[in-house]
Amino acid sequence: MQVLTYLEKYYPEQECSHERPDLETWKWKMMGALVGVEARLQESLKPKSRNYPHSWNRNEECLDHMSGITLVTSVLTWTWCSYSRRSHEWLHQEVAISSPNSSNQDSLAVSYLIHSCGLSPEAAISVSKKVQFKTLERPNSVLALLRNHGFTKTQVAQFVKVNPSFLLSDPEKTLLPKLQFFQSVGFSNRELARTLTSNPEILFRSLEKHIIPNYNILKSVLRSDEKIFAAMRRARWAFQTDFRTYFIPKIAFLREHGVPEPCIALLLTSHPQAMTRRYDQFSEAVIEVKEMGFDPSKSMFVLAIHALLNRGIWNRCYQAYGKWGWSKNDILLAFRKHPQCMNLSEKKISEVMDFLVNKMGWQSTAIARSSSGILFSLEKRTIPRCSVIKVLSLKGLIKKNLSLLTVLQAPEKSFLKNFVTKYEEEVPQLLGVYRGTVDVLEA
DNA sequence: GCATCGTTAGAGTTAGACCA
DNA sequence: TGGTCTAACTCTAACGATGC
Repeated sequence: MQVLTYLEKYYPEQECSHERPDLETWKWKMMGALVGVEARLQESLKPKSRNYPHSWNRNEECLDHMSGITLVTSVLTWTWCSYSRRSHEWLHQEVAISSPNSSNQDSLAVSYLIHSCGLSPEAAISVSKKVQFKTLERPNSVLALLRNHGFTKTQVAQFVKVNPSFLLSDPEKTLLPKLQFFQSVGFSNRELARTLTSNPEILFRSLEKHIIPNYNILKSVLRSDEKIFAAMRRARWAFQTDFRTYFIPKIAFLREHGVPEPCIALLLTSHPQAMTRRYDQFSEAVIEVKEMGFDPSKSMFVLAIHALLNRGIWNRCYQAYGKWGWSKNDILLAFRKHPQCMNLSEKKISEVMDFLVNKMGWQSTAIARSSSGILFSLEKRTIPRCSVIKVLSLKGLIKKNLSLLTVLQAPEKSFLKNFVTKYEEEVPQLLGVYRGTVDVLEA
């Protein structure tokens, strides 16, 4: 069925002309039509006879209305995506009827999420399953509030995508006081929008019980506003807890064990989830890290606490390195060199070790001494750089016992200067090897 | 229905100090 | 000057439970 045929037959009051309409007018006419279509469908779905409850399957009018919903929904989405670059001729095209299951509610939500919130059609369909609008009054008020507080179109879309139920909040009672608090402590509109877009769930917390006390504790430890902004942006989960219960006793415990304020601040801003663990787990980890030989005055100490608290991952990493011949001492050495090496997936460890040991010929246990090298991206960093080193080594241009970190740790510019540009006369294809366009054996 | 609470997992990059 | 190592920093992703 064609869209125009359907609308003219059942909804002539929408005045669907063949002229190109104004986008906004057309959008609302289509949405209005959609509301009417569902009512007609419901009516036509009623069984004509108690003896034949499925008789609607043979009801042509019913099928027309089901087609109508699909068609009008398609029109709405299509209008948004293509209106500006195509003519009105599409109205006469055949549109496939995919399924009779589309509902008026879903279509309205998808349309609203696309048009008013700026979501992509794919994101809107996904998000529409999590939120239902009875009216658009409240979502409109919420969006207006965000825009009045400096949220850009992209930030609004991001905000809604992560927390669609936010659109149903009471803007005056629930949201405005929180926004006003952040402004009162010095957040600019730009900083506020950026921070809340990264961590929208802050706005779901109680102003009196959570936001104000937590802010005050953060302020007392971090001191600078920039660090507070950064902490709030990155620690979306941790800031959903009550700092008075979770943070204060642990901060005191760290101070008792000689951890300086900058390191406590680092733990708060980098790995605040560590502070949300049970007090007994946390204190045990602190003592264990100390017994391993970490210096409490160094930042490595708090990174080790973070790694050790994820005991499940730590154990998996232990097993994974063990498969590559690492002894307990090797593993502890690697952990002391870079605690984050015990916070990786088995897949990551396996892939990196396989490449370095089997393809590059590094000794497995030697890698333990340069454990931070394991953390780099295999595709983006390790393979390109090691390929260059392999070529230079095969040609005898560099010594064969280079440290893994010499190869991987150097900044991009330094590596290119020392290992690519320096040898471009002897090996012109070296840049191609680095970029992956030339095979190691062809260079 | 809406507001709030509670909970982890994973991946990556770079600057700069120090030393031979 | 190059190699080695330490330290610091950045980023992404959801959902079930509970209370009012």
